[in-house]
Amino acid sequence: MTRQSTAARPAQERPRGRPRDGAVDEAILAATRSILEESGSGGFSIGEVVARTGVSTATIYRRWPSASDLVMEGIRSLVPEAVDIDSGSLASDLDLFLGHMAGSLLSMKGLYAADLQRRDVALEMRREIVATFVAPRERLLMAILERARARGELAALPAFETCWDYVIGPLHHRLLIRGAGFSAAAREQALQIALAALQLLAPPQVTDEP
Amino acid sequence: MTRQSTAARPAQERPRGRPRDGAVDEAILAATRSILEESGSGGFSIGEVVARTGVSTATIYRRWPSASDLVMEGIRSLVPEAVDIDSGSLASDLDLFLGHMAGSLLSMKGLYAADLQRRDVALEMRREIVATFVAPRERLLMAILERARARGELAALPAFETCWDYVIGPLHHRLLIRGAGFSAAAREQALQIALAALQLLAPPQVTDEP
DNA sequence: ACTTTTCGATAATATATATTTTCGATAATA
DNA sequence: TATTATCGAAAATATATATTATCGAAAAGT
Repeated sequence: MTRQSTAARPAQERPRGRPRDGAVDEAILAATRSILEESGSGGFSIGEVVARTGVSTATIYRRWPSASDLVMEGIRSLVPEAVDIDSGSLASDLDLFLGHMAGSLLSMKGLYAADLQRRDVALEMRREIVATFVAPRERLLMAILERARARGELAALPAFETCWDYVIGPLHHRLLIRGAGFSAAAREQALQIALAALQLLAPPQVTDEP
Repeated sequence: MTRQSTAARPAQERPRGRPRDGAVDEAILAATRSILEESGSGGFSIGEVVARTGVSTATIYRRWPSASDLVMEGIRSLVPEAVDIDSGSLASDLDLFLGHMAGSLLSMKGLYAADLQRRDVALEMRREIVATFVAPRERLLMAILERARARGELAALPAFETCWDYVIGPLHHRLLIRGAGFSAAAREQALQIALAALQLLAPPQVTDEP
């Protein structure tokens, strides 16, 4: 169970006692989100949520069975929705993709940078990030590349993982490791280089042997 | 103080009692290194060192004043020596640089991937990694680029931070985030793309505004 | 009014870890 | 042999955190 519910009965029947304050749920979740955004799950603790909200520990445990359940729901509510990109050309698709990824990475900075690669972070947590963030965006980029291939903008469909390295790698490094912003000029530069890399990657010369 | 020494007197004068077993120092440091390589400082604990070496906590604290001092020395002894690269052409310099960086990143996997970007990791620790690993290699790449510029292989000297994003970003992503290896084919591909990126980056169109 | 459930405050319990200390055994010197 | 410093084992202490439980006040329904 991830979230504790007051009532399993129909919504119209109001439960007996004092009703829960919905604002409290939101405050707890908002604090969780901002902690995760800033420092990832390493910065999270129930005490930190208490300090940021003024809520008591009992109030938190009445709603979530454990700290990690709260973190998990925080991740789900922090990860931005995936978008659908199909603008007609590889260059503009890729530009939109870079813009979307930059915004997403920045909005979940601590989470992505700190948690995704650590063994000591609960496997379940990394799975959640991969399932809700990474995987959908991989599918998005793959679809963009396939359409470009169909249009003849790419000679062949390059090995996907490698594309991801060259499209997301520099962005990840710029935004999350160096902590630089993503100006219009930087975005244009990233686009040109990504396009050049994709041309060099098609047809695929390399298959992965890890 | 980072390391506790038995004697401040000349080496020929042997101290009174039972001498320290040098192998014990090495075993502690080796365990520390392998923990840092695997999981970064997040995976480190005195208890883990005890478990891996059979040494007692007292023995560790007799040599290092605190756990973090031991970690710090572990970092210093884990980071590989910087090399000097000057082979006469941008392409072969860059190829050697990529090879060197790939080896270095892999040999300090957990450390670089997990620790460098986390706020909750002691600032001192990140400073140590930057000072001993990142900064010397940045200087190395900058020197390579300057010589290429002097030879006329680059039209201008591009903004350095941006070069670093496009040269190291994909490598970092491939090796540390995806966990893939660095085959000869992947290295050749990385070289071609890095060269293309550098040409697109010169002259610098973008200055950094973080 | 009476009951039920939430609320914040606070204490109690448990676990993980760092750090310190004590102990008896060991390996050196004097 | 007497002294000194090291060794591993183990216990003691301290801190941070998660989790549970208790309390009285508050907000609903009956």
